[in-house]
Amino acid sequence: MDDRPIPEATVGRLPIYLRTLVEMAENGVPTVSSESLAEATGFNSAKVRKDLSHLGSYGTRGVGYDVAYLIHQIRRELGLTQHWPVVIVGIGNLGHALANYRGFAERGFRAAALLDSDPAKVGEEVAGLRIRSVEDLPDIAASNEGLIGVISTPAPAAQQVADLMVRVGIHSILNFAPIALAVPEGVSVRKVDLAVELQILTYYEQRKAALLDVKRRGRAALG
Amino acid sequence: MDDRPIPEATVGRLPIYLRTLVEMAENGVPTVSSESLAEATGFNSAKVRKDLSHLGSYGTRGVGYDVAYLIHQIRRELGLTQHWPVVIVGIGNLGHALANYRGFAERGFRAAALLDSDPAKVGEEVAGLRIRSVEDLPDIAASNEGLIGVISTPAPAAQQVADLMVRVGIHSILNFAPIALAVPEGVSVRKVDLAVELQILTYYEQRKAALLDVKRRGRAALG
DNA sequence: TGGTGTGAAACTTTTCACAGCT
DNA sequence: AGCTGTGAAAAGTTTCACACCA
Repeated sequence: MDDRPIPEATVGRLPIYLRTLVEMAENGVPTVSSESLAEATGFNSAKVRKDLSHLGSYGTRGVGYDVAYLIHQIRRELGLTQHWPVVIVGIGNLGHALANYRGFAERGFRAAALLDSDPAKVGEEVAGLRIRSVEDLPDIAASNEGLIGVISTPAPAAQQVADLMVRVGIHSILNFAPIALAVPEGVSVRKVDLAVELQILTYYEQRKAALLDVKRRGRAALG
Repeated sequence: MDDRPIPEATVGRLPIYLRTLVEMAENGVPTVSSESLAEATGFNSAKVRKDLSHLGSYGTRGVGYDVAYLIHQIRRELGLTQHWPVVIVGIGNLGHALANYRGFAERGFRAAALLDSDPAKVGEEVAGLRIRSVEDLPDIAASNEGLIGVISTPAPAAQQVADLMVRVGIHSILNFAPIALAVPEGVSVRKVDLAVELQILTYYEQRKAALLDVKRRGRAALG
């Protein structure tokens, strides 16, 4: 097995290839070319080939890639041969939605626990799980190897939740709170921020509007 | 005004500077150095300076940047001088959470409408808005210049919702469905996929576990 | 003195283009 | 003939390091 790390950009795309390939497998597609995988994922074929080459040489020239085998290799590379336990902290609107998200189980994860600091919420049942107190986190971490932390609290609480997660030995955190978390070396954090995504869209939306404007002016000047 | 496009990587960070700066302004901080802005955002100071230099030269040597002025410039660049209307299609768990997300209004957006194709849901009230039929989208688009579409439907419905959005003139889409949308040139799509983010985390989590393992073996071999 | 603004260097990622295998 | 795998070129991004200015 090759031990060089896979480029970050490629790691970010492997899950997308995986999902597409799983769908193809369900539809009975036996092999796939870089060209058709590119089409289905929205990337281009050179990128697909380069990405897949980091997994090893699993394609057949003149034919393409064996869908089932590629699925297996990507799963292995991403560590998805096991189901990973996830703890969701902060069961507001978003935490609720996350707990009920069916895609979790389908794609290699299981909710190990739902936690909230609000005593009024503790005991309530969501997605078949009883909400527990944040104070239970040490126990939950102790009994779940490789636990992944998801933070869906309001921003002001997020850093202290992250600190607690780090303290109980969690080294992978998915953060939905709109704040930059400070964590020690060796802990991975990924952030999802809905408003940020929308603001990026408005930048390009505005730019398109400005471009159209310039064109209009140009025509007016000519006419 | 400079008309060269800002690098994509920088555009992706501007919203994060903005949020941090707004918080600083609320705390009465008048000026900020690239070093302290770097600390607060988790980037480094060289990156901060390079990013901000794309907006123009708004810093003062020996002092730093005027917080209020910088906020103004970033808002202008991102097109956040106006509030943008957003239509959310697919009011399941996630759509619900999005509709109730307070950060929207705070950061330049307003829900123009909530739509669902399920007649049983139409009429229901969520976040102070009545859920309407997807068939109302043309009307909504016609009366909201610069409307941004948010897709929170299940994957199988997402492409046809996107097609409809494109048809009614929307050119910015935020997609939560785990599928690559095909859209014509000139339409921007950003995708948020919860399971993808978790799968990226597991890659690194696995890598850390493997590294620890190697170290353990190394010690065992030496001992 | 302290901190910006920026060329230049280093690094990463994407794209090209084609040799070589099936 | 068709499609992978990959060096090499191109493009994009980050980091360095320092001139220059308040």
